[in-house]
Amino acid sequence: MTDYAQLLKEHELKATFQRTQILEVIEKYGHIAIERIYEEVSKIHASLSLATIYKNIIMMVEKGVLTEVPIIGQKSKYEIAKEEHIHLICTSCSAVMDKVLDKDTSEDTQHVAEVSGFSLEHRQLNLYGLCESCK
Amino acid sequence: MTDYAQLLKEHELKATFQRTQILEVIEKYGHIAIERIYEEVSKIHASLSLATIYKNIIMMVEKGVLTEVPIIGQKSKYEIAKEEHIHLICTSCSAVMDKVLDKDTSEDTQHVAEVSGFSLEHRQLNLYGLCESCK
DNA sequence: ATAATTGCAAATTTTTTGCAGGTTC
DNA sequence: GAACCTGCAAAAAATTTGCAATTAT
Repeated sequence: MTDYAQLLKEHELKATFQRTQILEVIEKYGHIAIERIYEEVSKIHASLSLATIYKNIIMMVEKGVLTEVPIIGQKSKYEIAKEEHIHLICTSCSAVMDKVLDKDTSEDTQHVAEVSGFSLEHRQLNLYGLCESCK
Repeated sequence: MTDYAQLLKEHELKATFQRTQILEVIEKYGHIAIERIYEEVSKIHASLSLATIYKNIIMMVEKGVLTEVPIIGQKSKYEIAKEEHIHLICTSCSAVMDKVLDKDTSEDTQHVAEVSGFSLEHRQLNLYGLCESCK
């Protein structure tokens, strides 16, 4: 159980109840879309405004607390920012799973970028298919 | 210059003027967002409706003529469906460049998916950074 | 001739904004 | 107490829908 108040302060954000609850919900589900965060946090804090969710997601992405995960055919999901990893996305049940990116692949992509005269900042690898339980 | 009327028919879609123009514009720009397609095609066909763009993009993605390219912090762009490749995305000027995915990386990702009991359908690798002219 | 497609207008859905009151540090 | 954050209501932006007229095969 991470100390989200602490995490927020480290990123120059005030630790409000809404923010810590948003983070708890994102951690609980791993990857989650805006509307769904709203539904979940509302269960705990009924007067929550959707505008607050939007403002906070934008702010927390800017400050590096969250990462956006854009997905083909869906609205973006958000996750707590963490070490580099890839996503396995089930095209049937929409589940998103994290996997570590192996060193070779990582070096390969770095190489591709360099050869193209590109200074690499961030990698995003999504693998789409059927998860174990859906196939 | 591809024969888009032909391409559409091969995918069970009628070859309307609007559709072929949308495809020409997408090919011209490589990767382009909905609003921008609308602006560009409108120059040629002023009575074009934005609803027509939406309906057609959805239909052409479903039929496999187009591919959606979801991007962090932007609206999705669309490209003509083609052999597998990756995207180099400039975080400064938003340019998107295609690169072939090398065989090793491709095998690596296949392996990661298998190990996780995942049956892989589609890969999507985006590399974000500064392009040659922006850095 | 038939079935599909277009453009329009209206409806929905999603996201952003401004501001008064409340909260955090 | 100063700066920041929230919730609300309204505005703006993005996407979808229904339908009559038109077009492709």
